Parts: sequence; structure tokens; C-alpha cells
Amino acid sequence: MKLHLQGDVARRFWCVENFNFVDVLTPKELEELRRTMRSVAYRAGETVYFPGDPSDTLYTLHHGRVRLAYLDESGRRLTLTIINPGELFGETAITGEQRRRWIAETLEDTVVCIIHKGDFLRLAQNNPRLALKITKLLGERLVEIENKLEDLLFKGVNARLARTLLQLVQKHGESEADGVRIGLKLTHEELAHLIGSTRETTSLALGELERQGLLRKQRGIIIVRDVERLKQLT
Amino acid sequence: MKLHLQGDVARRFWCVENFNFVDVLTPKELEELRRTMRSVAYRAGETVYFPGDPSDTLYTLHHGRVRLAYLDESGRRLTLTIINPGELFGETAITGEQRRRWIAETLEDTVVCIIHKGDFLRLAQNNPRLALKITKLLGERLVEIENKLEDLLFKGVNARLARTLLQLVQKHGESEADGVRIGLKLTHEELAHLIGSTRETTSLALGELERQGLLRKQRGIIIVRDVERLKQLT
DNA sequence: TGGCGTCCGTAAGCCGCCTTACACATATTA
DNA sequence: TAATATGTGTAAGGCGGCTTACGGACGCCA
Repeated sequence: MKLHLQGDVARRFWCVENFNFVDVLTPKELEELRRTMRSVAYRAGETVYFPGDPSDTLYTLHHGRVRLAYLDESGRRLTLTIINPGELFGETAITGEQRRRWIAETLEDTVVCIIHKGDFLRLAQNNPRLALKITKLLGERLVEIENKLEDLLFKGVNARLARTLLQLVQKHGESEADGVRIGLKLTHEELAHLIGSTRETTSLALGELERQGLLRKQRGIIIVRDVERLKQLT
Repeated sequence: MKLHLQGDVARRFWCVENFNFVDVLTPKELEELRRTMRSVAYRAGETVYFPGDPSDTLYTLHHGRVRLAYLDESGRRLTLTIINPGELFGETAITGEQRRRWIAETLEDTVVCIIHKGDFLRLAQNNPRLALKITKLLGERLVEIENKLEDLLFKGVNARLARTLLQLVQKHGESEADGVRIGLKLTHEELAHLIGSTRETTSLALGELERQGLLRKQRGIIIVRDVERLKQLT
């Protein structure tokens, strides 16, 4: 269930705080954003937008975690990336995309802030640095997807798993006594979606890595113990 | 062998003619581009840039045809797209990419025009419409790659082949007595690279389609006879 | 405390596609 | 026209990973 937050003060505060793009915006532009942005809260597991929805808004993640994924007709899923607080997503709204191609789902209780495409474009028209920053963001998404593509075509499940674990360590790692813990509750199924495979195959591959001492795991938790050997598998 | 063309008149003429971005540039900006752009000619089968090359230039295709592809270590290849005259490519230079990730090869005798990253960025700083047009281009590349990814993960070789043939018909189709001819000399091997498969498997699949009457083929030539049934295969 | 839902381990069977292998056809060059 | 390179047809064999199947572990809630 969506919770539309009330109270202008809190809302305005939330939306502009904690947004990676503040460094390319003037105080005046920030004030303009404050007026147009609205925040929405979601519980874990809810959907921010579905494939096919009109693509006319951008989002910034205030706090929580959002997963961007493809869905094919039969419900199979490929997770593209997991958005962290401060990041912008839904940016394809300004590339001319008419309808969403991905699904955006919350993994935790989450607050996102909405910017309407038109408002953002107005800003970008007058602020080339903002436009270029968007360009960079698109470039990063492109690289992410390219990597997935490369892996799917040229590598097997083991290599894909290794690479994904390394990325997770880098993006969400928290150091631990005997290694680095991935700071996200991840089921084997979610991992499978990240590498474009099935739950069973992923469980198997993980078990193999554990037997070789590269990692340790419990329900939803993975601690990587040997980053170097993991790199060799890619 | 590269042929650096000489003669300012011809060179300037070539570079600004026939460029999809002219509609967002003022005459003054065009004049500035004329001064900075240089053209280079290639014979069929040469390489414009390799993976790992520094990523500091953009290109417009004046005439000819350029193929953008991944290469993995062992030389396997996945063709992303084939660039037509007028299109811009190498645009990842301005997303912060340091080194080329793809290879750009000519399929025919070709002339490209080079714009240095810095020159382009200077233009984009002062011309938000240009910056937004780049954003759109990146969005299109993103969609292309997403489609490849989706197909690779969720569809088999037959569906990928069908979809690719349809795209080729749309982008390079020339109508013929009994169907639409794909206006490109394409070996089965090149087709295989487009769908992320092998030459043998692709030959087999093509033969199957021919037997079913969906297309006709000779060495390097494909005439699609039944677009509708092809669509059903995707 | 018991029951139910979610998550995980494991294995047999199957299937699509890659690999390897070779013969033949068609273009290209000498 | 011969000789060589390039492109195409086809088939057997193998393998990675998906599918299907089931039993057990853990967490949550009544």
C-alpha cells in the first residue's frame, strides 16, 4: 500500500536532501525542484512502476532499496541493478521512451521522490551540466547492461555468479571478521535473477564455492572470504 | 589502409553534409564544426577503432557502413548494430568512458568524420538541444542492447533470428517482386554474429525458414517473403 | 506449541545449441 | 582455366544448464 506523505516541510526536506545531483544545481534550481517534487513511501516488495506504464516521471531514491528488472511474458525475471539511496532512476523518461520497459520494485521500506519529465527537461534546457550528468548516468546504465550481455553470451553460470558477487561486495560490502559481508538480504532466487539463471543452479554453484572455501553463507547472508580467487573465476 | 583525404573544400563539404544532427545546430555552430571535423576514408573490412583504444573522439558516418560489435578474448563476436550514413557513433566518448569497449569495423568502403570529444562537449555546453539529442541517441542504444539481452536470455535461436531479420528488413529493406530484399550482403556468419549464435546453427535455422516458404536466399542475399509469419516466430 | 509459508539442498532427465567434421558450391585471382 | 579462398549444407556427439521432483530446515504467526 502506498503512503502519500503529508506536510510540506518534511516533504521538501526529504526530496532535496540526499540526492546525487545537487552538485550540478544552483540554489535557485534546487528551490524550483523543491516546489515540484513529491515523495511517495512504499513498503518492501511493492512496485513503483510496471512495464507498460507511461514513462513520464523520474525518481530519486531517498532511502530504501529499489530493484530494476526485466520481466518476460512468462514471468521470468532478470535483475539489472539495485538502486541505492541518492541515485536517480527512471531516467529513460527523458530519452523519448513512451512506456516503461522495466519493473521497479522495492526490496525494503522505501521513500522515493518524483520529478515530472517536463519539470526536469525545463531544468536541463537551461543547465548543460545537468544534461551532461544525465548523459553520464545513461552511459553507466549502458555499461551495466553491456556487462550482463557479455557475460550471458560468453560466460557460464559460475563466472557470472563470481562477477556478480564481486559487484555486490563492491557496492554493498561490509567488512567482517573473516571476510566481507554483502550488506543485503539476498535469497538464492534473487541472486539467480541477478545472473540470469535459476534458483537450483545458483544454489548448486554457491554450494560449490562454499566447499572451496571462497565464501560462507547462511539463509540470506553471504560472506565472501577470498576476493582474489573469486576474481580468477571471471 | 587509411586514406587521409586532402583538400579543405572537399573535406568541409563532406563532413557537414549528411549528418543527422544538423537540425539542432545553428549556422554558426555548423561553421565551428566545419573547422574542427576531419574526414577519414577506409576500405571495406578495416577497423575504425579497437576495444581498448582511448575513447576521445566521436564519429559521423558520411557514407558506407560500419559495424559495432563486442569481441571476447577468444575472438567470438556479437554484433550490436550496423550504422547507416548520417548516424553518429562512438558517442560513449562523452559519457566518461575512458577506453573503447566495442570494435568499429567497416563493411564497405566508407568515409567517417571525426569530432574530438572536447570540441563536441564545448558545443553541448552551450546548446541544450544538442545535449538532449545525445541523450536520445543513448536511449536508443540502450533499447537496442536491452532487446539483445532479452532475446539472449528468454528466447531461442529461431526467435532471435526472426527478430533480427525483421529489424534488417525495416532498416535496410528494398522491395522486390516476391518480397523484401535485405539490402546488405550478409553471410550466414555475419547473421550469426548478429543473433549471438554460430554459423552452422544459423544456416540450419535459415534453411528451415526457407523450407517453410518464409524466405528465399542465395549466397549473401536474403529475400523475406512472409513478414507476418516471421513476426509470429518472435 | 503447532502449523504453514518461505528458503535451501540435491539429483535424474532432458533439450537446445555448440563443437567438430567433412563435402560441395560459388566467387576470386593468377 | 586452374587454383585458391570463401561461403554453404548437413550430421553426429557432447555438455551446460533448465526442468521437474522431493525432502528438509528455518522463521513467522495463530
